[in-house]
Amino acid sequence: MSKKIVLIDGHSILNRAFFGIPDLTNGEGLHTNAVYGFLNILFRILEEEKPDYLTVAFDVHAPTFRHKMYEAYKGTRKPMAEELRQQVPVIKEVLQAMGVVIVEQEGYEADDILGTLAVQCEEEGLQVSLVSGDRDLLQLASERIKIRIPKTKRTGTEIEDYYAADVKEKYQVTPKEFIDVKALMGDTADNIPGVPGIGEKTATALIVSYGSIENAYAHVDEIKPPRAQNNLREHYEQAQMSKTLATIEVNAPIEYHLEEAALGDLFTPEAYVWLKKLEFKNMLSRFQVETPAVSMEQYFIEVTELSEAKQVFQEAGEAERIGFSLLADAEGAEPEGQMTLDSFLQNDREAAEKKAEGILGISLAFGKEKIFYLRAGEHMAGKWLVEQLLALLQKVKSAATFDLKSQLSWLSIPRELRNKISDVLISAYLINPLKSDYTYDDIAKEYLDLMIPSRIDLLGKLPLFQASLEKRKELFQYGAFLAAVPFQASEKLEQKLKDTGMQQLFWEIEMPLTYTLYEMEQEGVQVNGEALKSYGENLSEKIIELEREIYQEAGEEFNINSPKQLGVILFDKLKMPYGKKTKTGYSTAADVLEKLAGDYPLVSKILEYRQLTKLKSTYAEGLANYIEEDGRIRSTFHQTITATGRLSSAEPNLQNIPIRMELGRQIRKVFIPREGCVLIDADYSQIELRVLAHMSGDENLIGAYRKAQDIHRITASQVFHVPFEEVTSLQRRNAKAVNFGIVYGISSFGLSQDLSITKKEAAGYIESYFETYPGVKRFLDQLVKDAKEKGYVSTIFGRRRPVPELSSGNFMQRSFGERVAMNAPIQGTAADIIKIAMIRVNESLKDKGLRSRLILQVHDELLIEAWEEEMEQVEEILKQEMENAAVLSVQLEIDMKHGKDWYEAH
DNA sequence: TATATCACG
DNA sequence: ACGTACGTGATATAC
Repeated sequence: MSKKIVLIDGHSILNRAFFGIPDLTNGEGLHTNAVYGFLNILFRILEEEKPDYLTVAFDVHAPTFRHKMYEAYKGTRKPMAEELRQQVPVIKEVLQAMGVVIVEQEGYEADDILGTLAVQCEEEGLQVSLVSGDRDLLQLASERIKIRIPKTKRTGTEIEDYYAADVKEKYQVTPKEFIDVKALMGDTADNIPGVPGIGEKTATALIVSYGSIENAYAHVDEIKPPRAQNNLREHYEQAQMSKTLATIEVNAPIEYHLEEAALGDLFTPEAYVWLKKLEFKNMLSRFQVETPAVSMEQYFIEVTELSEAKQVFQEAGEAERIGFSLLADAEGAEPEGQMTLDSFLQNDREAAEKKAEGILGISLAFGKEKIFYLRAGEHMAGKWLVEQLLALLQKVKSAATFDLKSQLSWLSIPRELRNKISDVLISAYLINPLKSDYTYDDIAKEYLDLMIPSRIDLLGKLPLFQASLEKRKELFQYGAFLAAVPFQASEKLEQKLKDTGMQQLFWEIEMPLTYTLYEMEQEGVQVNGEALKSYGENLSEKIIELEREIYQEAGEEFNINSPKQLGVILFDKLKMPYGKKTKTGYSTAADVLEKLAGDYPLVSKILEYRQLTKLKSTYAEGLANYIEEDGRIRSTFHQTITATGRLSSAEPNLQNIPIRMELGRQIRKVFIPREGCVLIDADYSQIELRVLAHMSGDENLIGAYRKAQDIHRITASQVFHVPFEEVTSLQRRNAKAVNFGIVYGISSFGLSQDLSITKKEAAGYIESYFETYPGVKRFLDQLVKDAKEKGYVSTIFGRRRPVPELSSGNFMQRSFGERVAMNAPIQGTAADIIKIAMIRVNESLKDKGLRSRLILQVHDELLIEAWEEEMEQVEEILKQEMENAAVLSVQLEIDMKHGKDWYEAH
């Protein structure tokens, strides 16, 4: 059996993948779709062919795709899309990491390289598979050279294969003759002039009859359509020149050694790093399970003896900087059995001991070769380890960890130590807030160029406690990484924070906030479980009744919660006019159904049904599942999720408890204060608009805030040129929508949707808004302009949000980028401000010795559980700290209420 | 696991 | 002409 080689036309396949696969980006905002598609095609071909050799050819210069343009772009000479250009070096790096030979030669196109290699390999007796998106290469097909053209279809990639005979069958000419056909018909994309008036049909006919341009010219008198005859006669020289241009060089002087192209294992550690960086998760499964060898683990030392541990702590005490982490079993922290009020108020010593039970170990890193995991056990109590760690933190100059908030349950850090402890999770987030998750292995990869096993690699999905029994060695390594990575990466990260002007943001806002959030999470909020239950039961009754009516009016039973089935009933069976369509069928979204509700009572019932089932499943039942033994619900506040700097709340989300509709709002009555307390709710009044007024410096908008309470009314008055007192409620509503729109990165379309008016009318509103507040217009334009230059936007406090979409060639993506550039500084600054307020409110409560505590944050709103006797003081603190969290050119104002439940308080 | 929908700011 | 408001998280269904 002869050996086999696969040759790949790099740019052409990359280009095909780029246009065939929807845009993808990784967490860093790097476009990856073309690389992804390329690799998929590569893997597929290699699996099919199992070749002995592999080589990829690229053009040296690829500033435009003049040559290998895709049909839609034929002849346009557009510069290569930015998203694609970015990916050219990436695919080369990935291929190199896989050990694939890449051939590029100055002065020769990929075609010529491929032609030359194909012919050479054929002569040496190899089977050649030449993979390209470009039909020009068909001229190279022979009995041993197969041209493979992948086509990306919706059903997957199909590959057309052409040996010489297949070319003949499909195009009626041999591969050699194919050159002549192309030369006659010309190709604008390839700058081949051809012969005027001769297209594909005539060209093929001529070559079928005469075999070549030269022979056709020799019989030029016989040529049938007289027009073609004349044209060929007059443009014979041009035809010959076209033939030269269309012919792929097969004798280019290329330095190439077949042995080097021998196909080895593509799945190298380097390739793994790349694919992980690109976030091609499904491709990672192609790698051997064991993770690539690295050097870091070599230095890991597990310590179980007290005497050794003492030595480690002593040695660590001499270091300036350490990395540390505390590993504990999260379940161990859960209170066991019924928590009574008594046990709740018991002294914390017992609580601390209970907590200490969950501690599995502590890891420390203070040098390249000084990485330790101190395992708690018979010889070493968790409590002792924590004491030692705290004493160590006292001594060192600075310390770094990963995900501090998750450790604070066991490691209570005194205030005076806080200013030297940094969390690399938070710094990595500030540096790039676009990623969906931050893991220690990601941080090692990005900032240390180290490939280390992830938690999943080491422990799978085992809870830590179980891992401590079943996977001791892996747990030890996991722990060690959690100290080693922060130790090694923190300096680099902090330097980066300095370079990007986010040092203050990090140390004065984000790090202190971590402690505040932890305390809030611990407090939780009390919920009246019985009231919640009867709320749910009340909903159930209404739902059953509605369900019955809906089935009756629809004439059959179906799953109302299935948009698919609902679409069939409404739009196929009952022939209602459908509005939008989604990619899977009819849209049954609320805004579509609302347009039908007036004409069809059934639709109103469905809308109501949706509302009720939402309340029942997400809130009544959903929240009930989270009530703990002490009657409280504890949400997690995530500090590293949003792109803008806001917090997010999850498990359960307490930032989206209903309020807009009365029925939903009722659920707030189950959120209650503990005995002896009230809830105090304070929310900023239009904080984002005030931030906009300040940031834009628009005098009219600032003035509007200084003189009027009702900003929407004054906006309406100014925008619609009517006296303040005569503003109609419709005008006010419209002005309010415009105000919101401005903050979201206004578009006339979006506003028209919101107000159910035409795009033209919406555009009119926006125009008069900008006439009224020209400073706002200038400010927003400047934001977009700056963002395009710098690639990111910033808040007043220096928080950055990268906006990679602005460099997109895609109109939709770019427009999105523009809106983001307008919105993020405003939303982000508001987020910064309330974070400052939270820290100060929390500190102030404690400084003043009050027992009242912050329990929730809802973006522009803080909720405090306040002891009745402290109410006045707490209200004073809230007002002071919130309104003075930032000094803007307009006053920050809050609305504040208190009550015996959240319904009353807000 | 992805999609559609809907709750909040 | 392109087809949208910005930022989240939870649920149910369908694949």
